[in-house]
Amino acid sequence: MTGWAGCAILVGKFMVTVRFAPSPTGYLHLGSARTALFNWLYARHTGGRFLLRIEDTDRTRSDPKFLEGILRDLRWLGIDWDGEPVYQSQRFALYRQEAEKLLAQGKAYMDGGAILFKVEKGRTIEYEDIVHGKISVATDEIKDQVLIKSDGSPSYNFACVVDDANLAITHILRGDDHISNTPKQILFYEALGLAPPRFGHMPLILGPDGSKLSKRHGGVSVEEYRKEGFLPEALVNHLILLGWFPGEEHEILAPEEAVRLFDIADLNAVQAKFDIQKLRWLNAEHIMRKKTEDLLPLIKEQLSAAGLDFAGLGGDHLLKLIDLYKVRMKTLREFVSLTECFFRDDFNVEEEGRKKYLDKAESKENIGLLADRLEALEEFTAAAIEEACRRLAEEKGLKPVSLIHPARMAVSGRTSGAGLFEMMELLGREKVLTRLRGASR
RNA sequence: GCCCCUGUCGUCUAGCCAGGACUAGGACAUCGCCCUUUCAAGGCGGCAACACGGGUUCAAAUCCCGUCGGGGGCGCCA
Repeated sequence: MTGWAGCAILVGKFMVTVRFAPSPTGYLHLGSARTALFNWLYARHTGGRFLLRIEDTDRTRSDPKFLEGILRDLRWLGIDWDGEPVYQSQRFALYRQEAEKLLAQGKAYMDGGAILFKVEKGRTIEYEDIVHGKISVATDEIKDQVLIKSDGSPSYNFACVVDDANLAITHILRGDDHISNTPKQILFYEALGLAPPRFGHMPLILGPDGSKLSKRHGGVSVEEYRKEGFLPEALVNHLILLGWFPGEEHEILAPEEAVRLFDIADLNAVQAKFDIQKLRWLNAEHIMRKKTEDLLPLIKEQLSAAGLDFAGLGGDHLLKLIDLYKVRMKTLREFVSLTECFFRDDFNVEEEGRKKYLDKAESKENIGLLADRLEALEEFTAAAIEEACRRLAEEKGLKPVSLIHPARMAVSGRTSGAGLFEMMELLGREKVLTRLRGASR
């Protein structure tokens, strides 16, 4: 044992130590993200440690590129880890050493160059699962287990046990898909003379149709949701709600609140379906709650990704625009289509709205009259525009809406959106007049 | 096939462990109303569930058994 690991064991006696152990063979999946999240919440809630272990024993499938992506996505989610990650690929000697101990004790045997663990039949392995309660399995169901493969690399279950013990892990929270690995691992702890940690198996996330969450259900990687314009706090919030209930007053949670309220004992035992609708709602709620200046860089990313030029707009201008639309978007990406008319003159025009509000001669005439009034305005502010608009309506004996609706169409190409007068102020007199005049002809 | 986990509104769930206060509560979605220049946001209201069948009990969503359904596992993958 190294000095560091010895120290870890000491600390482990007093402190919760959990880990997330991704395998760098792909992107960070929503299910893995949730596993990482709950481990992290537990560590932060208890003041314990959250470690990262990279399970890169399969050298042909592992790729540093995947690892980079996983670490980036974890950081994006706000999940930070303690110390440096541990790489299993660098610890083969340790696994072999432990396996040879078992070999020497007659608990394991050689077979075709591999070291196999002998499973004693006729026993029942029982343990108290944190989320499921008592789970028991007959050893008759378990065949002899590979410890070290013939190529010298450790098997998943064995490396896992050696490392969890070595890192002094106190609680293992992982997906239900590991339930059947646990009795095997308990057998290893026993054979090595080690006390097993506490285990908790969380139900897997399912797709909307109840089958395994997969690509055909849409996004399954954290990265896709990031690009789509979801806030990390919203994704975290939804992942949390899929398996843990913070209480009716606490459905919309900031990560700090989640850390404060989280209790491992409340983890749900039932598999949940991923609900994109609820995620979208949560995202909208988190966007509304976020300070506009904090939204600014994120919105800029979306605009750049859409190839829109916002350099001409003053920073203040963009802030006002975000203010106008932050209660209207479900994702950051939606901002782009919602505000198209602010960034280009050849914006899309809704066909229905055109027929209803722009094609009529009366509308054209009214739009023209409104343009005249706005041109004469001293100050081009929302308040002044509104006053002019309402006065014109009154003088003409019209309802204000018969002016407002066509004007909104002329100016934005949409029947929905922010308040017309605020939009006009932000657009500026020149563009507003051009568009109104264009529609009045 | 064998083993393991799991079943409350369409979805996420509260209630279950310690049976009665449950006419089963909340949230998302949906529908309607209010507010309103539209759309959102916000407010108010509607629809909607204890998988099924047996027990135990004065009393079952809650305890027990079975059936059915869903998921996972049974690799020298992780």
